[in-house]
Order: sequence, then C-alpha cells, then structure tokens
Amino acid sequence: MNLSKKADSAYLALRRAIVEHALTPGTKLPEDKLAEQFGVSRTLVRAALAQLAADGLVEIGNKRTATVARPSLEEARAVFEVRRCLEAEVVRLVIAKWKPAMGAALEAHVREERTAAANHQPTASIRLAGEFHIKLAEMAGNPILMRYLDEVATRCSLILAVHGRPHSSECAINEHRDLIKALREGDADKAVALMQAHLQGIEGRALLPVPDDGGDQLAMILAPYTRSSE
Amino acid sequence: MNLSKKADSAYLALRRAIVEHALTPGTKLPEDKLAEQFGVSRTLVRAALAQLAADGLVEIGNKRTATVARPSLEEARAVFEVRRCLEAEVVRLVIAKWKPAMGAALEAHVREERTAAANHQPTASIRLAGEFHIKLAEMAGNPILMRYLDEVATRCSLILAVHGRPHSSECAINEHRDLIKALREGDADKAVALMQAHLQGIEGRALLPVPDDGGDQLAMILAPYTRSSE
DNA sequence: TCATTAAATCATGTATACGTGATCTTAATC
DNA sequence: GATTAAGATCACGTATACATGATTTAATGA
Repeated sequence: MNLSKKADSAYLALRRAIVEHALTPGTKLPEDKLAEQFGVSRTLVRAALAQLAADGLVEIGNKRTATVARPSLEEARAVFEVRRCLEAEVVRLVIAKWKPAMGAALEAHVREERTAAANHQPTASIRLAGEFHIKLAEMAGNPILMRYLDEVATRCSLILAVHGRPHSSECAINEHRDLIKALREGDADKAVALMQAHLQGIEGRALLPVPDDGGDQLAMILAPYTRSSE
Repeated sequence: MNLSKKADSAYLALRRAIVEHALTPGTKLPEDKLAEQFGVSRTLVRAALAQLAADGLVEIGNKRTATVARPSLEEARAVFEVRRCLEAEVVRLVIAKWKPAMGAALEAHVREERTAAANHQPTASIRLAGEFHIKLAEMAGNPILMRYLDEVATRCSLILAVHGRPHSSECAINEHRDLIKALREGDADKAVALMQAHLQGIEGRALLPVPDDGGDQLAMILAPYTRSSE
C-alpha cells in the first residue's frame, strides 16, 4: 500500500467502521479528533482520509470537512452498473482458467456463509457474502480487475447501508451455489447470466424507485417498508 | 478533486509530464526537488504523489522514493484486459443513450486528431487519441465507469511508453471513424467488436521491450509543465 | 590500489506551528 | 426580548522542524 504503517492502520480501522455501518453516512470526521483517537498526527489522518476519499467511502464536504459518504441513488446505480460489468468479466476469466481446486475453495466459502446464516449472525453473513465475490475476483488472476471489483463491492456495502432494507441472505447463498455449479460446468453464458441475475437481485433489493433524495427524508426512510414482499 | 488547488496543479503537471512521456519510466521523483520546482512545500507534493500512486502512474520504490512507474508486461496485459472490458461497456451504454450531438462531437474530435497527425505533432496526436476514448466514456454517463476508464487509459499510454514501439496514428484515426459510424447505426455488436479490435491492435503494438535511459534533468524536463495550462 | 569505515548528505516519516475562514458564544445595544 | 457585533473556538491548508534510515563521499590503513 501507499500509506505508512500507522496511517494504514487508521485507514483500515475507519474503512471497517464505515463498511460495517458503525459510522453512519454523513458522520463528520474531523482530523483533530481522529488524530487524537488513533494516537497519530493530523498528517497521517489526512493521508488515510485521502485514501478513503479515493475509495469513495468518505466525501470532502462543502467546507473541506470529511464526512462518511452518503451515496446518492444515482451514484448507487452507477456503482452497480460498473459492478455488473466487472463481475461478468471475472466470471468469464475464472471459467477460462478453471481448476477443480477453485470449486472446492468456493464451496468451502459457501459453507461458511451457510453456518453464519444458520447462527443468525447478520454482520458476518453480509461480510461473507461480499468476500465470496472478492475470492472469485482473486481467481480471475488480474490485480487491476481485482482492485476495481474490491472497490465497487465495498461501495456496494456502503450503499446497502444507506438505501438497503434487511434482506434474506438465504437466496443469495443459493445463488452462489448455482453460480459455482455453472462455473464447474464451464458454461460461460449461463454463469454470466447467473451472476447478472444475482447482482440484479441485490440491486433490486437495495435501490427502490425513490426519487432523488432532496429534503424528502421521510419518503426515503419509509421506502423500504412500502413494499409488502421482501 | 480531493486535492487542494496548489497540490492539484502539481498533480496535473506531473501527470501530463508522465503521460506525454516527458518523464520516462523509472525517473526518480524526490519530494524536495519537486517542491522547489513547483514552489510549494513537500506536504503538497506528497499529496500529489500519493494521488499519482493511486492512479498507478508512480511507484513507491523499495525504499519509499517515488519513481515514474515502469509497468511490467504482466501488468500491461492486465490493464489492457480490464480496459477492453470497460470500453465495451462504454460502447454499449453510449449506444443505449445515443444522441446525434454525440456523433458531431466525436467527429469534431477526430478532425482534430487528423490535423494534429497532418502537422506531424506526435505528442498532440497521442494525447488526442487518448482523449477520444475519454470523451466517449463521458458520454456513457457513468462517473465511476468514467473514472476507471480514465485510469486504465492513462496507464495504457504509460505502458506504450515502456513497451510500445512508435505507431502510425493514421490507422487509429480511421478506427475511430469506423467506430463512430457503427455508433451512429446503433449496431451494438459491431461497435463493440470494432472497439475490441481497436484495443487489440493497440495492445498488439505493445510487445517490444524497450530500454530506458538513466540520465535525468528533472528540472529541465519539468520546466514547461510548471506553468498551469498551455 | 583497494577495502573499510566514518562522516556528510540526502530523502523520507512524522509532528507541530501558524495563519485563515467558518461557526458558535456572548454580550451589549436598541 | 431580539438583533447584531465582537470575540472565542473550531477545523483545515500549508509550511517547516526534527529524527531516522539510506546513500554517497572521504579518509585511512594495509
């Protein structure tokens, strides 16, 4: 990484806090306070915040104060669009260089997901669901693709924190299973289609046809509850 | 952007110098010298270098000294792979929201390319060829896609500096023309195929390993870039 | 002459200092 | 009591200081 050890640890801590929704979007992140909190100087906090801003996880507000990013619906749509494109490429590449060990590793991961779901650990479930895609991306063997996918996946989890409603992770796990089967069969078209459908499902659950945020916060808050089925 | 005005101008200057091959890959970029050159403090130079590192244009060497990145062939292959994927998506999106004004703008740009080529201005030709793809990406209307494409396109021009051989820009211009035609016709498959072939051609030209020179007159090279815009 | 070591220089990591807007408090005036 | 003016405080942009590790230069001894 670009950052020094101490700056990187601050970066990682903030990153985790954001993706796990411990820091809610919009939260102000004053350099002084963070510096005191992490026991480093503002210099290093600045570096960490700059990195987070590059990742799209924090925004530099009107008057330069960093805040946890609050992705708009437009942004969310754009992120998902790019993610679909990248994940499709990942699927194609993984199939092109498929090895049986990959199937085993992915199956093992899905088993982890299943036990987490069975034990009703929502944060672990969400984390594992994301890591499935990261693992897949690693197998594509392209570091740049990997980096971009990691970035959009991370942003997706922030997006779910803002716009998402609680979702049953059960179906996602089954979708992962089905995808693995298609990968094993080497059926690229089917695997890509499954991945697209999987992501479309995630996006559909997250992004309801709410108009732009504006001042109508009530509509935004109530939106997840306006549909009967989940 | 994330950076302050002064840091950003240093960033842009360095970026241009790298993209236009004025700073050859491997050139050391000591913070002190750059600070003096740009008339700012090391603090801001550091911020600019961090941004460039995030863009993949500079590497932080073994012992933390920043150098102009020297992409390996593996890296180059990975960048082109991602670029093909992203550009294909751009083409699809642009066709999906095609407006005649887009064709006019692109045609105008290609005319610029042609006059630059006719006047034998190689650096302008290279820059304009890259900007064609950036303009196209803007039209896709997805800022994240735009950012990623900008990044890989920029890295591509650095890659050409390392591994490329002098190329006749003539054919690239014709390929741009053909692509515009396909976009006008709304033939997505054909347009994607043309784009893939175009990029495949560029990548194919990047096969020869080229030695680099160690000598560097950093200040002299940077002098023309110290003033903001041309 | 060559190797080895000491010193000087260089380059970076990190903290801190200082100035400047912006925001909040407070107090005085009407 | 309300409004505004002055000051205090916050937070950031930027420069600079100082320490540390690396690299080069110098000097010394064989």
